[in-house]
Amino acid sequence: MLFEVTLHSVFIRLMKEQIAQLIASAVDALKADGTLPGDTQPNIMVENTRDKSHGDFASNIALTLAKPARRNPRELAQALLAALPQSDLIEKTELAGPGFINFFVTQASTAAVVGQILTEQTAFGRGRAASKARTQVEFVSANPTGPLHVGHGRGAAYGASVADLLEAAGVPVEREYYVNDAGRQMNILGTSVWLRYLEKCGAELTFPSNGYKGAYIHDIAAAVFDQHGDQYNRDIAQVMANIPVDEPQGGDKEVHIDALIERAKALLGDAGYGIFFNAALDSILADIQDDLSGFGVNYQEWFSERGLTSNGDVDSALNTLQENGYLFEKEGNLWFRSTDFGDDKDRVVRRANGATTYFASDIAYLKNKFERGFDKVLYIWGADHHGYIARMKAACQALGYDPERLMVRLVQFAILYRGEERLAMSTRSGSFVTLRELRDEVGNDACRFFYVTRKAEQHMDFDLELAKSESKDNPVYYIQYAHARVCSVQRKLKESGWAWDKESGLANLALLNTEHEKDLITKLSKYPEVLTAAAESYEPHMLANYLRELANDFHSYYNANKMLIEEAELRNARVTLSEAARQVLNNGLTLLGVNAPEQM
RNA sequence: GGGGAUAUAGCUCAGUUGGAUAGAGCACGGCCCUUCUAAGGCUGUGGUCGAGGGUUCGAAUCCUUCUAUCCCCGCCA
Repeated sequence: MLFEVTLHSVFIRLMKEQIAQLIASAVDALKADGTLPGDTQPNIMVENTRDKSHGDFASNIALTLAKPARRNPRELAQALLAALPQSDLIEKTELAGPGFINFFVTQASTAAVVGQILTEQTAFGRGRAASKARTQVEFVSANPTGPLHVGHGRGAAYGASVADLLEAAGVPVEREYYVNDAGRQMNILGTSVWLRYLEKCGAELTFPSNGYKGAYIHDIAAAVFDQHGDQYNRDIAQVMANIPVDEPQGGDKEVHIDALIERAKALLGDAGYGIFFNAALDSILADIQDDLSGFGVNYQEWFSERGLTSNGDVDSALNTLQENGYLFEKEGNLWFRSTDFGDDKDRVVRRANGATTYFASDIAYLKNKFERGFDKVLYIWGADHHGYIARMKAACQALGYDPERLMVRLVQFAILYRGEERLAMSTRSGSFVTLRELRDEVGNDACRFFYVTRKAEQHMDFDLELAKSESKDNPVYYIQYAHARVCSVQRKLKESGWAWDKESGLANLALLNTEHEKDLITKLSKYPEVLTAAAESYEPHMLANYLRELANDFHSYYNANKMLIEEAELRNARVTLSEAARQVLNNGLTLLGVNAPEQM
């Protein structure tokens, strides 16, 4: 059961699993001789020790079985130790503390991981997820009304790393971006472009307070003008005739902008209006796609919201809810009784005027995802969306799907600092820092790493100065430097006229006996479980922290032991170990979207 | 008012099946370059794990109450 075949290799079972097997044998033996009740169902836990003096692994099995066995824990541990089968993995065992069993593993059995790494290379540590459920990860999904800002950046880095981790753990993954290309905001956007276009044509007007004021709107308007000339120009008096006044003039800004949208549609016709709407959408979406792709964030699918309404998915989803008996009418509106599933209040899905709500699209989109065959759908949202979880879970159940199949991870916003200075981030004034600006200033590697170095639900401080610094203070450079150092050793090795003899190195791993060497080997052996745990819990920060520790162990080793030495066997063993470290650093960095440079 | 998140060293944060003496980086002391990149290493100081109660062999971790900070609570998108 624990053996799984991949293209590259048969998995070597983790040391932990093998030790658990030994304990299971001992428990069986004690059941057979009556020390333990025959119906004992042991939950065998083997954990990594925190303190090296406690050996490599420890089990609390005697503590958990003491009660059913009616035995003193230490006494029981002693009996288990006596019943433990012989194994050449184990150097020695100890009974410790209140009844822990500590396992000290032989150097040879741990060092075997070095050969495994060099054989499996990029496949090392992969494919161990317990569940291989086909999973869709939807993330970023920012409205295409403007460039991505630094808040989206964290969702992008987090989502991409989670997806890559899942894939590495052997879970089939698809990455998707939901393009909100329908709805009022998009109409405001299209109309904003048209108004700028009118200005370009020479009109003088007061731009609506609720319109999109960014510089990119002018650019899009200019592009339309270049392509179509002034054929969509309209007399400004005609445009503004009977439009309710804007907020600064004492009116309502929403009413004002809605009237302008209707006027644009009326004066331009569907085709003409579509020119502006699509110019805005295409331009901004292309910009977002370029931005993300430059950030190393790639999708299998860009899913259009407009498609949902045009192909009847929204109606179909509402019909399903109707058939299942969860819709009702009140005051002309159609409601979804989400309170049946624990939501705070019921939700409108279709307004009295016939327009379906945004939530109705979300329900249709969810149904669509399941109909495409995904076993699990993972949503990555900004923390401000946590209120949507209850209604989406409710919709999931009302549609007849197990709510466990819908998962949401919330990402807190990052606060940018430049040294001590906190950077203001006002969306209102349009002066927010864009993701592209951040990437340009800090670089993709530092951005990707910094964003995922903290737990997603943690508020985080992102210090630009630290991210840019090229010193050990900066964890990205610190880890990359460890990788580059190994490459440098290889270069020096060649210059010295020695060749790296891998076979000799593998044959002489037993020579790697210093504390630093043993620590580094042990750390390398943990990579598969770190990768798997990080993937299964959707927590890439676990990998980021691991890489920091691995780099630290390597730097310590490098500093304490010279590799390019006359003694060929030890030289080869050391170079072999550092190559294994390089491979794992490379694998891990790649999963986080960070480059592993050969030279700094 | 209701709901959620967060609270661990001076600062930023780990601590993921409840385990033994709570860790890392930064900052602040001390030390290590005739040595493969010192872009590095070693080492010291530093803690009432927000507060109180509970669960048990054992709690930073689970339950409960409270406090502080942030976020959400529209027929918006």
